[in-house]
Amino acid sequence: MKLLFKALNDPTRRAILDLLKHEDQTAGEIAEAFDVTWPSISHHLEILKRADLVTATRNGRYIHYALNTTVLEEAVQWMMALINADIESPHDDD
Amino acid sequence: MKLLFKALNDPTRRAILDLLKHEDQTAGEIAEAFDVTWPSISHHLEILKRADLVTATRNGRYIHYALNTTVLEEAVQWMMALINADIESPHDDD
DNA sequence: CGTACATTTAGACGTTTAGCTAATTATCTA
DNA sequence: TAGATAATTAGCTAAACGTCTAAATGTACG
Repeated sequence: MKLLFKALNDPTRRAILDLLKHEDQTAGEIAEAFDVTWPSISHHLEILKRADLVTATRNGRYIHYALNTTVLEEAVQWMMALINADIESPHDDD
Repeated sequence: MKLLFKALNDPTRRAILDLLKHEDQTAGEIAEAFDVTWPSISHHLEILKRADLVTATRNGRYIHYALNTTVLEEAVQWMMALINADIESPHDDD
């Protein structure tokens, strides 16, 4: 969870995930979609990779990045536990 | 989403949310549950408050903190969109 | 083999962050 | 109103972060 939330705590990285939602992209395609340098994107991709949010596979000269959502499910479950506990005992107001 | 993910990107703050899952707590109760100083916890609570993850209500000398999950639902939805898009078109592997 | 292309690594720089101690504010009660 | 208690604010420091430029790596192809 530590690496996951760290990875999600950046607008560019969240946008990269959105970009990979429907189609895998090469590092270059991702880099061109943003207004930062390639090395910056490369660094973001490294952080996403460490958090297991994306996978990278080399294909000749290109490296294709793909979304990996398994670790996201864990985060959703943690949040749902907070939400559900709250619904079950909705403060002492009533 | 910016403030939300920022708030979630800290183990102590996530633990505070877990602590508030079933029962509201005063700032003091929260502070005593952790091995950091009161000012540090106060700072964490401020960040959680800004992210709208908790609400604070003064009751005499005490300030009671309660979980607010509405903003969490938004994050869950964003993650579910990523997960579902991935299920619908699960890479080009097949 | 050497050049071009895709991407990453290295190193520097300014900003943000989490933690601390000390001081301050707010509230209750004797 | 003075003192005690609950909690925050202020100011500091060390570490982590995001971004940049420059250099390096890996791969393809004439």
